[in-house]
Amino acid sequence: MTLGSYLRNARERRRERDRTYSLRQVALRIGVEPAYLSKIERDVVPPPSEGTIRRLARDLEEDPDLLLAMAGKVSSDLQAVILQRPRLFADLLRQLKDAPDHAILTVVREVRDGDW
Amino acid sequence: MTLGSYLRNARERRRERDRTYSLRQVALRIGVEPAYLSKIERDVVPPPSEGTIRRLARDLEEDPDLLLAMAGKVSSDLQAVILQRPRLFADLLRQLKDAPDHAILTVVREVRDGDW
DNA sequence: AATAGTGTGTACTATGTAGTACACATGACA
DNA sequence: TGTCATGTGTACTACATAGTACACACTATT
Repeated sequence: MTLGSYLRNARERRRERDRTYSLRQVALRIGVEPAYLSKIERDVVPPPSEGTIRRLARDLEEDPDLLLAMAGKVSSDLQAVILQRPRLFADLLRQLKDAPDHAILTVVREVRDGDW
Repeated sequence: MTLGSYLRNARERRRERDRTYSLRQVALRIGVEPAYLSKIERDVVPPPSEGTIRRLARDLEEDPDLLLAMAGKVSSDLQAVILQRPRLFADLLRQLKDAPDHAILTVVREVRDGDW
């Protein structure tokens, strides 16, 4: 599923309940031209900027990291985390590349509960 | 330390031992114009592309992830890892943001030796 | 004294990114 | 039946990215 079709779907589902989720109104709220949002939803243009994706995520109450991923982008705050200690996180991520989800989740919980 | 000054330093140190590490010869080997490499080393231009940084890293035997980080870039293969499971890795990285180095290293080793 | 190699300044270019602006056709609805 | 809102096509724009091309001055070499 592409970013565009996902967004269109999410918006139209919300619209059934809330008439203010027309393409034009959403475009107005997130601060882009309706024609542009139309193209985004049909994947006629490349994915918009991180900022625009975030505003869309907020308006549609969707997960920003997921939408960004569909756009082929990694959240800039995550990039910043990696850039602080590039070799360390490079090793970690390459180790975890093929690890199963539950293993990573275990690590997440371990770190959350850990007492360094 | 900036990418440019780091590169210049690395190249000039190598050059003391190996005459082929002149700016022009390195530029020739990595496939860019000497004038451009000159500007890169003096930070006159924004950091080059990931590909060019990788070719530089190979030629100078430097760590690509480190050079990329100095350029403010995250290796595209690491981005790909995150993009496969964005929410999972987003959580993980945000958890590890303020964790001390040794904690992350522990996790790396744990994962390496882990038996899933 | 010529020449070969060194780094650098200036000008230019192609492609990508991130949109705007406006006109248009269609459907809803009062 | 007029008007209002809906989504969309076309054209255009500003800025960033990632360099090339060429001339130049200086240094080292022979």
